[in-house]
Amino acid sequence: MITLLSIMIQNINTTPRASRPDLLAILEDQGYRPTNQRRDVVSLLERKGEGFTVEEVSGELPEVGRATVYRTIKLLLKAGVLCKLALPDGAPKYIMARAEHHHHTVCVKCGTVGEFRDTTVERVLRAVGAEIPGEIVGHRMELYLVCLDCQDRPEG
Amino acid sequence: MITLLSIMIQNINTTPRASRPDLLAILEDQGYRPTNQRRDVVSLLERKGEGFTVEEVSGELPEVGRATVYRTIKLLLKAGVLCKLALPDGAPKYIMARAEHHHHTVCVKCGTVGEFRDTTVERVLRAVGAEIPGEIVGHRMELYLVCLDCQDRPEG
DNA sequence: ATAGATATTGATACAAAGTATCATTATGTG
DNA sequence: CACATAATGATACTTTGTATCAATATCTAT
Ligand SMILES: [Mn+2]
Ligand SMILES: [Mn+2]
Ligand SMILES: [Zn+2]
Ligand SMILES: [Zn+2]
Repeated sequence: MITLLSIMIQNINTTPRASRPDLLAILEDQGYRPTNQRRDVVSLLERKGEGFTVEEVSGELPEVGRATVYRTIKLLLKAGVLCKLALPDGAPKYIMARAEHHHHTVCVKCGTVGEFRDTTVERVLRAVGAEIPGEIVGHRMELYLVCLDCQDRPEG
Repeated sequence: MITLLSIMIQNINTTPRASRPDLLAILEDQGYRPTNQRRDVVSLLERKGEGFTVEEVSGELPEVGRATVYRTIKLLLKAGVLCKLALPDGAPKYIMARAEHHHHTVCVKCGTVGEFRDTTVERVLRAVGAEIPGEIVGHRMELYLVCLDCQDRPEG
């Protein structure tokens, strides 16, 4: 059984992010107007690599109303270009999404977010879902870890 | 491969909850004092089968301070007898935990929570973790579904 | 049983992460 | 340009908690 599994676990993707899409264009394609505020928000997000909180984005954009930052991020979430994930205590964190379905790792020490995708997990989850009464409409999964940097760092 | 998987997915547990433990005794064992307020809270929780929110519990116990309800639930979480899980929008929900590691299903229509445990998922997750840099310290996983009752119910 | 040490409580305030209102402003369209 | 509509931002409000701290309950030792 262990042998079988080790064969099956072969395709973990942790590839770097591909060329970033034009988020404003994506919003326009959905019929939303390209306002200066939305331009400001997406431009900041396009430069942010790791995860971020909305308050952090809002703090860096004092010229854009807080509600508008939330509204824009909600649109991007709905468009699927952002993911909302949860730290172990439930605190929300956002990150740019890749096109394909994937999941995240979160360092419990420093909060750094990573991505991974593994078809075996997905297939097993589908199989599990088939055994459970009701129609599966989605799932959520996060792996919590202590990243290499935080392992090196002395205790704080 | 499909055949293999269907063989491997053999041990999904959705067994009904076993005899409930004495929550107050668990708290006492950890050195916490058995106060009337804690008695009230755990006694209510022991009668609650499905998921609940803290505000809901607090609302049903007007004689216990809101902060104390939160504090008690936090103790039970730390003791491992409660699970905190997240609806798709991130809204928190609590449920009595079983002793063994497991995960939850949540109906996206009515919010009903179910439990499941599957060793294959766990093994695959461990294998995935082994491929990821850093030391895995935990994971979170929820399956979202439309339960049978909600499938039957006409659109609301 | 009483006293003193300590844990717990509850009222209140505060915080984080949003959402609802609604008058004002910007944008797109003809 | 004119008008309809979409978007904004200030503000208030909501939800899910946590921090303070004086008052109270509980435990322990005498
Ligand atoms: Mn997945
Ligand atoms: Mn698990
Ligand atoms: Zn780290
Ligand atoms: Zn349901």
